Amino acid sequence: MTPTTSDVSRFTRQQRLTQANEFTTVFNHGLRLGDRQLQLLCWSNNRVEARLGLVIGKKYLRRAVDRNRLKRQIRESFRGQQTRLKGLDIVVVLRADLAAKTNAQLRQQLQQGWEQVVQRCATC
RNA sequence: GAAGUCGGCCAGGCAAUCGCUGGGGGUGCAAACCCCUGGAGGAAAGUCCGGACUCCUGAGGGCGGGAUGCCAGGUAACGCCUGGGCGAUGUGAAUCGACGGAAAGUGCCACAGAAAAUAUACCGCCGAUGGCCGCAAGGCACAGGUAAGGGUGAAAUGGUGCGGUAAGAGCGCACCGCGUCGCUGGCAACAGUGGACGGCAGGGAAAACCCCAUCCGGAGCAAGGCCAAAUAGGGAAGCAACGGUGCGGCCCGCACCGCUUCCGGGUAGGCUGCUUGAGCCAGUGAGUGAUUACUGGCCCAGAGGAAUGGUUGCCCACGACAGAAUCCGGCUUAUCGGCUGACUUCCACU
RNA sequence: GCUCCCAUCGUCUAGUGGCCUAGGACACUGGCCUCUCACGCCGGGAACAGGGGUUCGAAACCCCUUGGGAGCG
Repeated sequence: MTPTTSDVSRFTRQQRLTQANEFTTVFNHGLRLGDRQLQLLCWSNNRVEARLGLVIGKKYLRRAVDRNRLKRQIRESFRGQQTRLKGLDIVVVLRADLAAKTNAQLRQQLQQGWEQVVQRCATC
C-alpha cells in the first residue's frame, strides 16, 4: 500500500489518549522520565502505534496562547519521532513555566526527552 | 506647513512543503484513503450589565431584596447608544460628569469652637431707655440690646453700597444673587423675562438609612434531552396522614416522602443541544442622529484532554495585545503600529 | 465553561467613616538578667493588594484592575 509511507508523519485521533482511565493507568504504572520542566510518563500499550497525552495546567502557563503553543510544539515533535516510540503510551506533564522559551529551544528539549524514552524503554 | 480633537477601517503579505479538523463528493464490505472547499478576535479576555434558549409548574399573589436615576428618542433588552439640557475643563475642535429628592421622616458631622442646626453668644460693640452721681458735658454699675468685627472649624444662616441706630441688624432702599407665581420659546429637561410677589424661607452628606419613579421569579449548556456497562441507590399505581424536604430569602401556593402491590429505571461512557443568526454586504427611502423600512445578493469556525499548526525562502512598515467552547447586544480592561475622513488653532503665501 | 468568595506587619488575626501615626499573639531584633542557653523583664522595626471616586476626613462606602481560593461532571 502506497499510503503507508505517509503514515510515518501522521498524527491522527487514534494516536491520542482520550479517556480518563487511559490517563490513570499511565499515571499509576508508567515509567517517570524527563527533566524538571517537562515530565514524561511511559507505559506499554500493546498496540502498534505510539500514543500521546498532554497535561498542560493553567498553574504554570496562565495564558491560553502559551499553552496552545506548547501543546502544538509537543505534538509536532512527537509526530516526527513516533516511529521510534512504537507501542508506548506517553503522557507529557508540564512542571514549570516555559513561556520564555522559543520554539527551537522547546524542540531541542523535547528531542532530548524522546531520546531518553527510547533508551530506557528499549528493553521493556 | 505645524500642533491637536473626534470618528471609521486593517491587524504582516506571497510561495513551497509536511500535518490537524468541519462540510461536500468519490473509491471501498468495512477500516481507511483521495479530491474540492471552510477553519480565532477586535478585543475571542474580565464575567460587569442586558437578552435569546432550556429546566424548575404554564412563573401566579404578597412581603422582603436588588438595580437604575436631568429630558427625549433608539432597541428584543440594557446600567448601552444617539440627540438635547445643565455643570466643569480647554483659545478652540471637543472632552468629562452615580446629574431625582435634604421645607416626608430618622440618624451622623471627631478635634476645635459660644454655637454643628430647635440655634446660640466666648472675646467684643453699645449701654439710647430705666437706676445712681453731677449745674452741665459726662461718668459708674446692673438690667438689657446686638451679631458689624475677632477667634474655631472642612463647613457658621446671601454680597456691595447708602440710609438708619446708643450700637447694630434685610430694619429700610438701590443694584446683584435666590425662591415662588405668571408670561414667552421648547414634546420635555430647561432657558429667557425692563412682569408680579417674597426679605431670603435657612450648612453638609442620600457612594447613611430612606422617600419618589421605573424595572426585575429562580437557576444556568457542567442548562436540558436521548441511548446505555459495572452495581442496587430507582420508577408507576393504590392507601394513610403528620411533620420534614425541595423551588429562590420568607409566607400563600405547588411538588416530593412512609407502607403495600407491580415492574423496570439509572452512574462511567457515548450521542444530542452545536451553530442560519435581533446575521453580513450593497443600493434606495425615512430620520440631525442612534436606528429603521424595502429590494437584491451571500453562508462566514464548530473543536471535544480540545483542530486552525511546523519548517523553509523572498518582500516590507520587522509584526503589539492576545486563542472561540451555547449564541447574540453592550460596557470595561490590554494593545506595536498603519491607512483614511471630518473639524479646530497657529504660521506663511496667493 | 458557569457560579461564587476572599485580600490588613514574615505568619495568624482585631478593627461597624474620626479614639488609627492601625491593636494583639507568635516570629525577628537590641538591651537587662545568667558562667552560658532557655525562661523572664524593658524597648525597637515591620502591614491596610493596586488605581480612581464619594466625603472636611476612607483600612472601612462605590467602581475598575490584579492576585489567591471554593463549588458545579
